[in-house]
Amino acid sequence: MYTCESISHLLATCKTLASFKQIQAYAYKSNIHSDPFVAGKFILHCAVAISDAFHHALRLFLDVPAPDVFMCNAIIRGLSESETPQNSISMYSKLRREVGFRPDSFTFAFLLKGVANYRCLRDGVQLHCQAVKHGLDGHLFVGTTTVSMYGECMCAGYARKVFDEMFGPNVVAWNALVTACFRSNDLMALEAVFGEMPFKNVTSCNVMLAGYMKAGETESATDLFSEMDVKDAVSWSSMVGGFAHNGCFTEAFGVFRGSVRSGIGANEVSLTGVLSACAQAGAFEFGRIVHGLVEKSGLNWIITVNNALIDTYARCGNVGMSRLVFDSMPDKSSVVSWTSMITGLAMHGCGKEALQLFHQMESHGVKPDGVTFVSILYACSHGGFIEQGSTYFSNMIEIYGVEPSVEHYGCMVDLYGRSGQLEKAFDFVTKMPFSPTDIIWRILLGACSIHGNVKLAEHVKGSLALVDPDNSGDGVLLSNIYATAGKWRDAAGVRRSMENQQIKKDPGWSTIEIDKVLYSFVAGDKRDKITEKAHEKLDEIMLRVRVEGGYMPEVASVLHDIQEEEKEDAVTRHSEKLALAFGLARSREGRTIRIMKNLRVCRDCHSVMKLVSKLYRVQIVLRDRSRFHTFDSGFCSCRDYW
DNA sequence: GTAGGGTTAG
Repeated sequence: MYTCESISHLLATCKTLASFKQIQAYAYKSNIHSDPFVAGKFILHCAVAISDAFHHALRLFLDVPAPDVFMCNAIIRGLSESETPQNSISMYSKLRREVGFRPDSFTFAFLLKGVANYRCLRDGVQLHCQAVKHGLDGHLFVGTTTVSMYGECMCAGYARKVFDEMFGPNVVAWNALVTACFRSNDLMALEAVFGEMPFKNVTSCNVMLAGYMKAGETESATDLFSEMDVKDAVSWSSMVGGFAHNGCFTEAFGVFRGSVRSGIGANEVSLTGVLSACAQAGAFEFGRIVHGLVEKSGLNWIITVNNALIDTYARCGNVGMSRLVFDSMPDKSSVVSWTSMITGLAMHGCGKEALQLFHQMESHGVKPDGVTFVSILYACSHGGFIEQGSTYFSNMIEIYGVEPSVEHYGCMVDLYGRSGQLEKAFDFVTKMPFSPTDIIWRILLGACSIHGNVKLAEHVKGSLALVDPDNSGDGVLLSNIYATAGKWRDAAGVRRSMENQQIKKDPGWSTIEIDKVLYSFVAGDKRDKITEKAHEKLDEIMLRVRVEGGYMPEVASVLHDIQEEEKEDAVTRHSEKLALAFGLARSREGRTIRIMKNLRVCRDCHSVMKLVSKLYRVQIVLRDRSRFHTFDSGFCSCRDYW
C-alpha cells in the first residue's frame, strides 16, 4: 500500500511522463488518488517537473471537481515557466471568471515571474494592479518579485517606488532592487541604491561589479573588487567577463589566472569570458589551452561554453576546429550555436557552406533570429551572392517575421555596393525606414573605394561629416579614393583639412602569436630587438617578392602626398608586413602563420602575402577588421573580393 | 504541500 508520503517520495526522482503514469497507477490501487494533497502534488509535478507534460497536468486539473488554490497555482506556475508565459495570465483570468478562484501570494509570485521572463510592461502593470486589488502587494515575496519584474522591464523608477512601499525590506528585497537598477542600465540609480543599502553581502557587490563593467567603468569595478573581502566564483567570473566585454583582454587573462590560482577555479561563466578575450586577441594557442581546461573541468556539455569555443576558434583563424566543436555538440537546439558556426564560415569566405548550414538549421527545427540573418546576409555580400541575398532579406521579413534592423540594412547596402551596384546601394540607403547612421554611410564609402567612384564618395563623405565629423578612417578612405584616381592634390587636401581639424589617423597595428606569446607591431616603428629583427627579415622578403615574384608596390594605399619612393617605403612598412616578417623569421617551418590586424588589410599587403605564401611555401591566416584571409600557394580565400 | 536576490555566449 502507498501513502501520501511515499507518493511524494516517488515523485522526487520522477522525470518522465511514463514513470509518472506508473506512480499514478500506484495511487489508484491504493485509492489515494483523489486525496487533495496527492492530486495537488500530481498536478504540480506534471506541470513543472516533467518536460512537455503540461497537457497531462491540465487533464488531471480538469478532472478535479473543485480545485483548490494549490492546484490553481500549480497550473499557473506551469504556464508561467513555459515558452509562452503570457498564457499564465489568460489562465488566471479564466480561473477567476469560471471557478471563482481567489489568488494568494504564491499566485502573484508565479505570474510576476512569468512577466519578467517576457518583459511586457503592460502586463506587469496590470498584474501589479491585481495584486494591489487583492491586498497582496505589501507581501514581502510579492513585493520582491514585483521589483524584479519592473527591473526586467527596464523600469528602475517603478521598481524603486514599489520598494519604497514595502514594509521592512530584507536583504533579498534590497538585492532585487539593486538588480533592477542593473537590468535597467541605470548606473546612477544603481550606485545610489548600493550606497544606501544597510547590509552589503557578496551578492549586491557582484551586481555593482557587473554594473560598472557594463558601463565600461573598469577602474571602478577593479577598485570595488579589491575592496571586497569575500569574493566568490561569481565575483571572479564577473571580472573576467567584464574585462573581456570591454576589450581589455590582457586584464581578462590576468583575472582568469587569478581565479584559478585563488582556488576558486574555472566555471562556465569565467570560461566563456576568457574565451571571448581569446577571440578578440586572436590568441589561438591560449584558446586551445582553455579548451583543454573545459574538457578537464567536465564543463564541455554546457551550451554557452561550446558556443564560445566555436566563436573563439573561428576568430582565431581555425574554423575547422569550430566545426569539430559544433559537430560534437549533442544538443543543437540553441540558435546561438548555429549562428556562431554560420558566422565563422562566412568570415572565412565559405559563403556556400554558411548557407548550407542555414538550411540544415531549418531542418533541425531551430528558428533563425535577427542575428542569424545578419550573418546570412554577410555571407551573401562577401560571397557575391546578390540574388540570394535579396531573397533572404525579403524572406526574413515575410516568412520568418524578423524585423530588419539597421544592421540588416547595412548588410544590404554592402551586398549591392561591394558588387558594384552603387546606385542600387544608394537607393537602399535613401529608402531605409531609419535615418542612415555613420556605419551605413561608411559601408557605402567603402564600396566607392573598391569601385573607384569619386563622385559618390564625395557626396557620402559630406553626409558622414554631418553624422560623425571626427572619424579619421573616413578621411583616410576618401583620400585613398582620390589617390587611386590619381587626384593627388585632392588627396593632399583631405589630409590637410584633417590635420587642421586635428583628426588623427588610427594607427594600424598587427599582432602575431608565436609559441603562446603575443607580439604586436605598429607601422614604421623601430623600437627594440624584435622590431629590428622584423625589419631585417622584411627587407629580405621584399627583395625576394620583387625578384622572384614580379611584385610591384601599390602605393595608393598610403595617403601621404609624398615622393613616390617614400610612399613605397611607407607601404612596405605596414604593421601586417612586419608581423609577417617576424613570423617567417621565428616560426617553425610548415607552421601556419596567424596574424591579426586592427584595420582592414591594404591591397599592397594583400598581394605581398599572396606572393609570400607561394615563394616561402607557408600558409598565412590574416584576420583584419572585417574578415579572414587565408593565403596559400599564391591565392587568397577571399578571391580578392573583400 | 508551492515562492523572492548575483556574473555568461552569436
